[in-house]
Amino acid sequence: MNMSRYNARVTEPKWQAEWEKGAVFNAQVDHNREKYYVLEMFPYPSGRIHMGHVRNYTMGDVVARYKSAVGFNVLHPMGWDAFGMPAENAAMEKKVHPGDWTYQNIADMRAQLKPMGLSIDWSRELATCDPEYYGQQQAMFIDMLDKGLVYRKNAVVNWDPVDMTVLANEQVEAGRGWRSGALVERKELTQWFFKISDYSEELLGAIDNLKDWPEKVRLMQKNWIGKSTGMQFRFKTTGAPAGFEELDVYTTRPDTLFGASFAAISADHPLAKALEADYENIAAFNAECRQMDTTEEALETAEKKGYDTGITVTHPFNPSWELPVYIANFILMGYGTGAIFGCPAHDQRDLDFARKYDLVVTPVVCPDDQDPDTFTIGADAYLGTGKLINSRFLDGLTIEEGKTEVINRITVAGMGEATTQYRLRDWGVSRQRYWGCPIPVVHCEKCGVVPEKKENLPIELPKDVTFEKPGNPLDRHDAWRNCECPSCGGAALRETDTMDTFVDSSWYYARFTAPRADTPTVAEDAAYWMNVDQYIGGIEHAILHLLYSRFFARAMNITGHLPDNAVEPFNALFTQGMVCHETYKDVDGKWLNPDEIKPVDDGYVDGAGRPVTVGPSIKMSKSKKNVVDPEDIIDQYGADTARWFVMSDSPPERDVEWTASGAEAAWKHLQRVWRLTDEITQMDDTAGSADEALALQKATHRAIDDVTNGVEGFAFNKSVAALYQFTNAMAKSKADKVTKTASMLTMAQLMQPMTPHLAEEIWATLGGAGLVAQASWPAVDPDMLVDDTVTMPIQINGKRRAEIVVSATASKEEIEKLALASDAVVKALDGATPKKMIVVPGRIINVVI
RNA sequence: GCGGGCGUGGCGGAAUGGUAGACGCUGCAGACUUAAAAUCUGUUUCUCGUAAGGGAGUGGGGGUUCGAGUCCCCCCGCCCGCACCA
Repeated sequence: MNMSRYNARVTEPKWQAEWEKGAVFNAQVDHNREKYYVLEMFPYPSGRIHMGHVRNYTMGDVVARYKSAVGFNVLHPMGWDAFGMPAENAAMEKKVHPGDWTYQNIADMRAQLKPMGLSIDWSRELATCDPEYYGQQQAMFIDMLDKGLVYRKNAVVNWDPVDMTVLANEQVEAGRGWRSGALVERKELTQWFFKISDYSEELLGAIDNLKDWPEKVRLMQKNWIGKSTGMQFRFKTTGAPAGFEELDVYTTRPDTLFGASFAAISADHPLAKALEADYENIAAFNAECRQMDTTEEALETAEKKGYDTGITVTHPFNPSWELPVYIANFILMGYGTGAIFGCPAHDQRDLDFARKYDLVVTPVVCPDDQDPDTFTIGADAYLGTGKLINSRFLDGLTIEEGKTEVINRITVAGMGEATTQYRLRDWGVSRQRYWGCPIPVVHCEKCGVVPEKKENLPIELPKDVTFEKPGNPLDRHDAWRNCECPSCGGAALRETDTMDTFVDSSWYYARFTAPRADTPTVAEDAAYWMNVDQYIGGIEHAILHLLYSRFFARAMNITGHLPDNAVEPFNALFTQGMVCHETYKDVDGKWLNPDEIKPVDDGYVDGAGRPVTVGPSIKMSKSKKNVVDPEDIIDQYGADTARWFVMSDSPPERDVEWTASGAEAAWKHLQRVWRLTDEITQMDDTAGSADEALALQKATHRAIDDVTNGVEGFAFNKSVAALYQFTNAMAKSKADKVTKTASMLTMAQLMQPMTPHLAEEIWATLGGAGLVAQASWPAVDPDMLVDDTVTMPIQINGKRRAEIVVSATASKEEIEKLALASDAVVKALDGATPKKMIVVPGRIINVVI
């Protein structure tokens, strides 16, 4: 027989050209069809795609192709998150303009992505560094300014005095700038902020409606917003400097007020700062607190430390009760009022602190199963429920009743009130950098801070900049900075801050609905395409990107750029796992790339034949060298193999381990499917039997059902398993040519979302009409899923002992009779009658003896 | 410390409370071949047994149930996130 071999290198580009020729994936508004918007988090154009991209985009592609096949009008776009620091770093290191570097990277990555055969509407491609894109972002900034969603205030930044630049937290290493090594200073700058905190309650409440988001992400967002309800009240102080006659504290446990034994303030509290001037020891202690490493590990081991200021405060319900005021290292200025009262019995940190400084520990909540007269606190604070004790007028109340009572009395006395706190703070968007979207405002001596006129947008970044000198090139570009005041026409200066790149990614999903429009969005397109029906990306964006996007969609609604129903832009979210690989080290402990090693009998050796140590499988990363380049895999096996592999085995939300043998197996499988197709074309028309035909048809419908369920349930690994099973059935089948051809055409349809090129080739070879990419999804015939007979296991006392074959339509009684007559049951019963019989038709028979 | 998740063969992983280990990898045996590769067939949880067949088994311990990987309680281990958040 003349066997043709499937050559992905030839076939894949052929079908990609066909799709492009037919503009198969270009999306157009069609009000007669229901839309479906699939979006994967767009990539940063680093210049190389990696396996994580392959997995992410293949998942999105499977969904897009499947939804299209079942009749939706699908939008599946791609773009580039193209602003950001790496381009400036490259500019400094390689003397290349950030724009040139970025656009070259985009070209390189697009060239690597296209061979994957993704069903992307490339006509909608955008990059956030295109003036066409960021100009619209500037227009929205101006609209947001107009609606009071943007404001300026002073904020502290990490300042590198050598590089003359602001550093992100991750660029500060052990208190020094990562590039210059200079000691980082805390510097106050006037910066731009979005009023996201006004939406704390709204963003929190709406999380409950995000039913198709992972529970984990919803929880992380809730915690980030960090709502707490409590009470804020004022202590009267004794011995404090002028201006500090009162101390404002916040508590979530007003009920424990009678268990208070001290008050504590943050080292950054104004009172602590005021004391610094007069007391050297306090200045030293505060300095120590501020230096404290805030990493988790350090905090865990950090000892609770305090400094007794000598100041006291008066208990609000007992004028003769004085509490000492400490400066404590575990109080943060950024939350609440930066001051607390400590109730050691019911807060672990306060307890640790009290034990260290020998402060009173009075329990005020007694668990219901304990005697109030003997209940004491040992090493652990009591955080549970119970009745209040040792609390005068609160005694006997529950915690909730106590809170209400204390808040009432404090409020009546005019000492404080119930308050709600959120952890979420306003979003600072100013960046003192070049490669970002310029903030479109002008500073005029006469008019102040004035928004640029919209007709002057986009405010483009000047091209002629250098990075040889430290600092922001925009600051020293006089020709760009000097401008006309949009208000009075006089001489003015441009704002040189650019926007945080999270702003760029907070609305690109909306821009994709009308990427070339000369307004940020177009009402008709946004109304039709929004929301994103399925968003797919990494868990690392669980908080910031998704929260900012949710806020921005609301801001766009307020400024008229998105309809009311698009304030929650992502209907469903899926967070995929990472691609991992084993790690390898040579005898010197140097990391080795997988292609630098070769297998031997008991492990691997390196190029010089020296043994290689195999380490655990962890996320592919350049630093560990455990990377497999998608381009190499596509060159060697083709895109379908890479796509098939990343969809197989592991559930999408979990990490997948890339193995050479797994990739090889994926390739072999696709070759096998092709071989089976080829065999069908060469079959004799008269071969095969009717029985075999029916069995294959049943296997086909079983496969349709299983693959569909897998894709619908985001369990692509199960779809892959079902296709393996179907292939095995196909290989073994002795059905006639017509039946086999029909089944193989169905196979092509079912494989199409995952291996689109091979699917097209099979489809074309066997005479399918048009492109399989445009064929509708095969319908399952429920009758074909039912067998005439069914094998049922028989359990005796819950242990499987035998099985019988019964008619699928047999009644409970009939099955029971057959079971009782079976050898195993007769033998086990030995003439006795069973105590109980459980018969679940089609499932199980359990005989209890 | 707090919060979340996970624990099933040599490995990745399947399993509406109903035959644990689908499917894939690996290993082993065989067919084809002068040989190899490729392909095909069989086999592969452990254990006792020549076999027929039996026993054990889803991190550990208890419980609910006719029946538990799945539900409940306690414990152990691993992974992820975080903000000592009052």
